Amino acid sequence: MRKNNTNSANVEHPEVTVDVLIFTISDNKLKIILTKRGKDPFKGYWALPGVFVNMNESLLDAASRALKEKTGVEIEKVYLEQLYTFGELSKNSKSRVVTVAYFVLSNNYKLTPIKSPSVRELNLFSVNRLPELAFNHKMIIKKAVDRLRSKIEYSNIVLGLLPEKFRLSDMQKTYEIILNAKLDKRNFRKKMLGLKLLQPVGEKDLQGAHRPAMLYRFISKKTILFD
Amino acid sequence: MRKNNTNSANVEHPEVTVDVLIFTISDNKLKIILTKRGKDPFKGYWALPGVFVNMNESLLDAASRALKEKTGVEIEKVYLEQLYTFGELSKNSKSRVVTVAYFVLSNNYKLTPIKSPSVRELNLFSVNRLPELAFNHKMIIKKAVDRLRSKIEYSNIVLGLLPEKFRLSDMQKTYEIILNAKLDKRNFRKKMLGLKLLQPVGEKDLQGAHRPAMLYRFISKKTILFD
DNA sequence: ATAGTTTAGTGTATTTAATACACAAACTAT
DNA sequence: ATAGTTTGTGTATTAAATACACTAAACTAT
Repeated sequence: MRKNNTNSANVEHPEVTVDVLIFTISDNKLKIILTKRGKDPFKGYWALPGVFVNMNESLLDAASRALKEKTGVEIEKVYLEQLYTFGELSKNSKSRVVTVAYFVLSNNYKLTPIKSPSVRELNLFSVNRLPELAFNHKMIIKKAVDRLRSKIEYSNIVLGLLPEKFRLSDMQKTYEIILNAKLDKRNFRKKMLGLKLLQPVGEKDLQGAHRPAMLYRFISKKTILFD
Repeated sequence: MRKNNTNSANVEHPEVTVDVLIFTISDNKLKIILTKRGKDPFKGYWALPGVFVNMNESLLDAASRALKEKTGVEIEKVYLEQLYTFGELSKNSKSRVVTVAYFVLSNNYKLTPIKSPSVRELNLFSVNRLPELAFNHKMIIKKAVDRLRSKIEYSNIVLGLLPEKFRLSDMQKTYEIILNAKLDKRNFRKKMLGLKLLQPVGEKDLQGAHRPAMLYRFISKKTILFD
């Protein structure tokens, strides 16, 4: 965003990449999409999907492109937030790269068509059982999970992980998975309904051999911070 | 932090800069250091001090260098936190720059020797009365002030703005300036002392024609988040 | 149809935290 | 000694968070 002294156009400078951390809930776990690297450094290791930022695209464009090219997910359909920018000198390669990390929340069914020709190998991993990772990606994921864990407490971003219509018990379960804690049903419902962010869809969920549940949706999908 | 397909070493890519937002309290106002630009684009406008990131330095190194070169402030003496990374395509210049913004909290007396040969013009501005600014710097400052305002509520970062020893009324005043609100003295003191982050220095401040105040210091300068 | 199983849905009492509020104490300047 | 100024302190009220247990509604197996 600025132009300054001390740098003429052809001095060498760092390259910029964007990595995306795509979170979803699946199998009652918080999971993240990783790709297997095809070349050195860290050939064969799992890593966050990422792309180099081109001259003619914004960081957000690049994040969107990474998402689309790697998973087929459209950016309008998910929650996307800039996490942090990493620019340490790398010990493992001569290349000098500044990486802007974005994290994405998507519900699992939007994510399922993960097949794309441009990608070699792609998998969902529980954030609690990660394989050995390339670069500093383990640390990046930890940072993202921490952010998610704290932000879910004072915002409505959980909606990124839920389907359009959901039961309050689905929502509670999502909180419990992310916070890694059991929550009290009555207090949870009182709190969530008290925020006035949800409205009943007017349908019941008739699945399972038990009393059917009301379905709810978020009144607005705009990100809201409370407290 | 990563190396990937689709980019060979000599494809053109964006440059990276670091801008620093140096905040201090002076004259009972929250102020920020700006420099006057000497060349286009935005020649003559006020802007955040910044530097290009070199191949052989980390982002933090670059932020530290920007601080030192522009203000003589050493990084160990201040609170420094990454704010956000801006990478929109610029409307005002052909250059393509990704800017990582850091914000710094310093107490005013550490900041006073602002003279440095490498800098043309440097000034402190109240964040409420900013001049016309270059690039998107007005928006960046707003974002930083928002962050400061919210973070001061759940962390001890206010210590960056205070001297080593201070009166509780100094601390309260700092909160009031940043939050732009009057606070209740008894409740403020109860809260702050209840956090157990402060200890009395054991000296009194004998200034002014009134009862002298106890001086306090932070037990630890490590950043602490509460709530 | 009845009993058994499972999840949905609901209210109150208790504890903790946030707020509102006023006066005496200690110093200086005159 | 008096006036002026800032420091330092406690309690009552309100709001928010927590702890906790039973009935309702569906399905299944008999």
